[in-house]
Order: sequence, then structure tokens, then C-alpha cells
Amino acid sequence: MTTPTMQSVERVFEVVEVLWREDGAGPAAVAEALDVHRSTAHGYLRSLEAVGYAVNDGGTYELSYRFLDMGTRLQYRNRVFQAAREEISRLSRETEELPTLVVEEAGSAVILHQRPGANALELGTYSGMRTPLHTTASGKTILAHMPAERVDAILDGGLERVTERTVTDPDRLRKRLATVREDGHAVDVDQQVVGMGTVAVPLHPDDDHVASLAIACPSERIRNESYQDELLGALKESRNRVSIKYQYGR
Amino acid sequence: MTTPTMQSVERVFEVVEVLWREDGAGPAAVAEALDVHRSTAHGYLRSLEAVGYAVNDGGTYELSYRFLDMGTRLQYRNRVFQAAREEISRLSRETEELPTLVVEEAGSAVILHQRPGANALELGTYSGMRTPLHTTASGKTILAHMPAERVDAILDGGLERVTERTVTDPDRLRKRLATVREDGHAVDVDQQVVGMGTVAVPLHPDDDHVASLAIACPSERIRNESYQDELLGALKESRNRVSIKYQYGR
DNA sequence: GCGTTCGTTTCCTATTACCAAACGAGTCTG
DNA sequence: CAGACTCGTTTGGTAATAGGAAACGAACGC
Repeated sequence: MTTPTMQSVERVFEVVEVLWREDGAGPAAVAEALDVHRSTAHGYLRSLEAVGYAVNDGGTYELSYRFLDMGTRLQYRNRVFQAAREEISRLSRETEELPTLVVEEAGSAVILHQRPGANALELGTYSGMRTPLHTTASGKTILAHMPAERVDAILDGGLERVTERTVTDPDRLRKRLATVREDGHAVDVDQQVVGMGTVAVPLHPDDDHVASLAIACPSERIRNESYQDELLGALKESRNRVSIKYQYGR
Repeated sequence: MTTPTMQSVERVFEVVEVLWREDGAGPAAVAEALDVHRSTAHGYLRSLEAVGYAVNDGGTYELSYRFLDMGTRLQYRNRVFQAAREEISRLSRETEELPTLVVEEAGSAVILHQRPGANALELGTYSGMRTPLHTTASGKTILAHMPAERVDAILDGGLERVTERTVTDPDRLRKRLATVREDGHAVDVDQQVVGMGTVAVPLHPDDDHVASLAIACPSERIRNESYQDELLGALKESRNRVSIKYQYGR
């Protein structure tokens, strides 16, 4: 923990961040953002280009789709993703909503995959997007099935508030998680985004991995209880199929 | 061109490559792969973790989904993608095949998006995947609509052979491109992958960008001419809609 | 049980990343 | 139209930093 991190590595990813923010930039802009000399910034940009993570378009450098390449390869390599892919397609066709697969990484929720159906909400969500675990229905089902000591470690990090309905009190959250465990699912309405409701079930294919399968849809549709039950039924059926597929390989 | 690239930047992305190949590794494995001292490898791993692009799971480090995050954000930022997204969903539902959006980057074809339909082929393709431009129907439609000097520059780089049917002779390729320009589309059967056929149309929303909209399906289906025409018609209709959407904003 | 290998930390120094200066090309301005 | 900027890029000298050696504790295998 006391070992310092490498300046050049931190900086090159700061450059990546700047290239993202500015949607492409030259040495001058990067130099100003990092507070270094122009020639230094130039070195980073040239190196990023050499390794293929940036492209030089006549003096201004842009991030390349190598990020998409590597990211998608990581996504495809994930065994939960492989097991869930087809089922998510099916859910997308049959419910016409927005089925989503969420996993946990470094104490955050990560959307590993989603496939909008014909009637799906247009949210700002995307594969790879991170959210705190305690602010979404999926995250709560994941927390609810994680070892207690890991939950404690995450809660100790503080519970960020994202909307006025975010549960920020650790004890209230723990009670909520107990309820999720009993119910076997979690439902959020207008929690993360106003107008959106989510129903989520845990996906617990083995002792090491906890994930969540969820469907997001407009709040008004999810308030209809029979529709909510319908979605829940579809989710649980899919979840069971995914678990089986996961355990017995492809 | 004479300016040397930064060793530490090249190395950190070598580490990324090793972490990908080994599906997670510790300092010892990375040190051996890069031929550096264990403590050096450790520094890179710690730094990658600090910037969020790797996660430390009890001594072995794995690449994180930050790559997916950044990659997908780049994908969503692309205006051609934004304009084509809905149409690709529609094509996926209506044809039940594999509609694909391809763009050019640094002289290569990059799959920017694809959405398998209910009957789609299961290929090894994925968003972010790169191929040479001259080996796919999409790539050829892109080449066919690129400025001649850029085509020359790319052809000068050599035409890699990927199957026995790859066009590797520059002059034959140029003739083929002329045909593609005349026809307004390109069709490949068993070229890239045996058993797969692709029909592609150019997507040329403005003077700076050339992309391609394509549908991949089993060879036997595409050999049926009326089916091929059906796909082509759907593609061209979608292409026109995407062009309009691109020009008149979202 | 010992030996090995691992991740990790500390310290030293030699490498390397950084800055300064300068060049040529392009753009804006007076 | 000309001058003065700013830009990307290259060069070389130097000081900060990345890399190597050694050592610690823990985990594993023999």
C-alpha cells in the first residue's frame, strides 16, 4: 500500500481521459490539461498511437476502437455472459423491454450486457457502465448474496446518494437486503432514474460469482402488478436456464 | 517518425496484453513475459490497478471492465453509430440475420456494432473487431468510396491473404472496387469464413466519413437470389434512413 | 519439515522521462 | 499582405524516476 504508483502509467491514462473528454486533442491541449511541457504530452500521444490505443489524424489524436476491441473481448470471455447471452436475447424479444446482465467488480456494479427490445426505454445505460451497488435493484440483489464481510467492507466505503430516494443508511440497507433475500428478487421504481422501474433477480452460478439478471421498463408499466409478476416469472425462468448452462459448460 | 516512443507506455500495454493472454497473472508471470524484474512487473500491475484498468484479486491481477466502459462510450459517441442504431435493431428483427455496422480506422475495418437476430449465424465476430479492409464485403464497399490516394496508401501496405479466395493482387482488387461502385453494393460468399455470406452497402453520410452497413448470413441462404435481393433492398432502405438521420441530427 | 516460489516492500543507481529551445507550417490579425 | 502568433514536431541535456537487487512473510509442494 505504501509503494508508490508509476507516474508515467498514471499519466498515460490521464492522457486517455483527456482524449475522451475533449473528443480528440493535440499535444498543446494535453500539455495544458496535465500541466506538463508540450513535448512531454507529445511523447505520450505518440506512444499511445504506437501501441494502437490512439490514432493520429493530422496532428490531433483520438482514442481508437482498440478499447472497444479489448472491452468486448473481456465481455465475451466472461462465462456468465456466455451463459446468459442467448437468454437475454430471448427476454429482449419476448418482453420487448430492456433485459440487463450485471456483475460486480471492485465493489461496483457493472453492466456486462444489455439488449433493448422493440419497446425498450432509451436510458443512458451501456455495457461497461458502473454504478454503486446500493443504488440499483441489480446491485441490491448482488449485495444480498455476497459474503457478509465483503458487504461490510463496501458499506464502510460510504453510501453515495444519487437520488433523493437512495438508501444511504447502512442499517436500513441491510434490512432491505434481508427482504431481497427473502423475496428472491428486488424491485425499484423511480430510484435510479425517474420514470424507470427495474425488477432484478440474483444469478448465483457458483460460490465465487454473484451476478444479477434484470429488466428495466417505464415506471407506469411496472406499477401494474400482474405485469411485474410476468416479468419476474420470465426473469426467474431465464435465470434457471442460465445457471444450468453455466454449470454444464457450453 | 524518428522520435522514440516511451518505454513505460509500451510496457504497460504489453502488461495489458499479457493479462489478456493469461486471463489474469501475477508479478512473476508478467516479469517473465516482459523479461524484467518481478518488482518492476509489480509496479506496472499496481499502477494499472490504481488507474482502474486492472483489479487485484488476492495477488493475481485481471483486466477490468474499464476497457468495456471506455470502448462502449467511444462507440456511443460515434455519430454514425447513433444514426444507425435503431435501423440495425430493425434489420435484426425483420431479417433475423446478423446486421453489422463497419467503419474504417487507421486503414482497417472495425465492426462498430452488430446485433444478431433470432436466426443469426454464430460467428466469432464482435464489436471492436478489426479486419483488413480488402477481406470483407463491408471493407470493399468502404475502399470503393475512399479517396484514391488513401486507397493507394492502404494497398501499398500489402494485401494479406486470409483464405484461399482473398483477392491479393492490387489491380484485381481495384477492378473489383470499380464493380462495387457500379453495383452500389458488394456480395461475398465463403470469402472470410466458409459457410458465411455477406451483402454490404456503402454508408457515406458526409465527405469525411465512409462506413458500411452489411448483413451476414449462411451461404446457402444468400445463394438464393431473391433472398439476396430482399436483403439488399432492406439494407438500402435502412442506409437511406440512416443517412437522413445523420444529416438532420437526432 | 524444509525448500521453493510467490507477492510485496525497501533502497540504490542508471536509465529514461521530462523540460527547454528551436524549426517549419499553418492561421489569425492588423 | 505581412507580421505575429500557435501549432505539431524534433533535438539534446539533465534531473527525476523507473528498474534491479536483496530481503521479508506467507503459501505451497515435496
